[in-house]
Amino acid sequence: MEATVSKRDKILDAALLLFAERGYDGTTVPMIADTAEVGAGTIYRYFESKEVLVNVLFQECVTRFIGSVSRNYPHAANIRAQFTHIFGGMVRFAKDDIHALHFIETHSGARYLDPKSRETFQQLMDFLHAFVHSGKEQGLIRPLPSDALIAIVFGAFTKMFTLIRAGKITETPELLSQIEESCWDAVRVHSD
Amino acid sequence: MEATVSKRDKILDAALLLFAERGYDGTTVPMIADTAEVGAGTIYRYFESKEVLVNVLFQECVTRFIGSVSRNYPHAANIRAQFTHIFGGMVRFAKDDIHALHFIETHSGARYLDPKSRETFQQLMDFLHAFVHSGKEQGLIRPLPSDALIAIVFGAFTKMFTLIRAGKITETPELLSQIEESCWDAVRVHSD
DNA sequence: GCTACCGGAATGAATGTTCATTCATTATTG
DNA sequence: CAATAATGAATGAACATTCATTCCGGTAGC
Repeated sequence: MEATVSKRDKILDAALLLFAERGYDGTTVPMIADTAEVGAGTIYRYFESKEVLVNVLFQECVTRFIGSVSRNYPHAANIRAQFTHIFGGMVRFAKDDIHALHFIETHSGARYLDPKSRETFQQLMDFLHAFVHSGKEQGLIRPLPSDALIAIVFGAFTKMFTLIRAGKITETPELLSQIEESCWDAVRVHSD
Repeated sequence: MEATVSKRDKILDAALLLFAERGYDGTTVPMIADTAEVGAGTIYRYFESKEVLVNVLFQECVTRFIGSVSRNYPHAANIRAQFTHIFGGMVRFAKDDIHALHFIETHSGARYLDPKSRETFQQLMDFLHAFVHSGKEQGLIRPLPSDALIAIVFGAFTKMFTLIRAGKITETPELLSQIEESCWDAVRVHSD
């Protein structure tokens, strides 16, 4: 069913755009229907409720994000190369779908997320935790709580991409590489 | 009018708590009334509408934030000392009212903010811009777009305090000082 | 080859609920 | 006993969701 897949995707795309821009509570189902160019009732053929829709979307986005940062992960490489890989994955993910990262950031922790969504997000955190933990063991990453280190990099990165999304700054390879350096300097141990 | 001030404040406190936790769109006026322990109608004696309420609250919070970072600002000191001052101001502000920072972060840029709210927020950005600009001129802060540098520090800091707010990590003077160091390393120029 | 019919997909007006806001009434204060 | 403050039930608007109806692609019968 080609048309079916396409319609479901149009709904998910519209929901992602609107949730990212206005938030879940600020988005109405008729808005999603209009943006997706389907009838309001059609949405309920694919998703039980608005709440189920946001959960499916959240899980899809986070799963794609995990894929972006973990695919081809250089397990044997040194910590700096691993950091570059993760950072590169985040950039690829954010560029590929400019709204998804913002959607994840603004909706992780929301009260309407179901256990499966929370667990999916936890998987992402676990992956990042493992990286940070290994870096701390090698004495190359600061001995701060892993949560804090992840928050620093993730916070800096998402705020950055919000600026890019808003058109306030232009994303270039040089800029991204400098941002990466800046984030790395925030978490690494310094010798001087 | 002791009672009047007190009631207006109770409403603002309740709104801040709920907006920070559930967002503007996820918070209903009756919820605010319940939390503030006033009748729903009472809110409209002090604020024309829910939208006016969120704007007044936003402006108050941002103004207090500006005060926190700019009061006693050491204009003559070196850039590192100025950074410590700003960071300390942010910490004081966040500790003084654990919800205000999160409210500002999640609501700056919202569609219902009026021009005055936007302008107030811009004042905060202008202050931070001036600091970053001066640091870049001295060659002590990285030659990145100011917006990006502010995003890095602000993003890292707010995400960090979200963790503290959620009880995931415990805020201690040592931790805060290490976070400050980490943020500073993210924006400063390195010689090694 | 054409028509009549079938069943799932799509629809949007209708439904019941919840919301922001109002206002007639009650409580408080000076 | 005014005058002012506070209230919460009442109101109309907007919401999420439902469902009777329409649409459409395929196909069985002629």
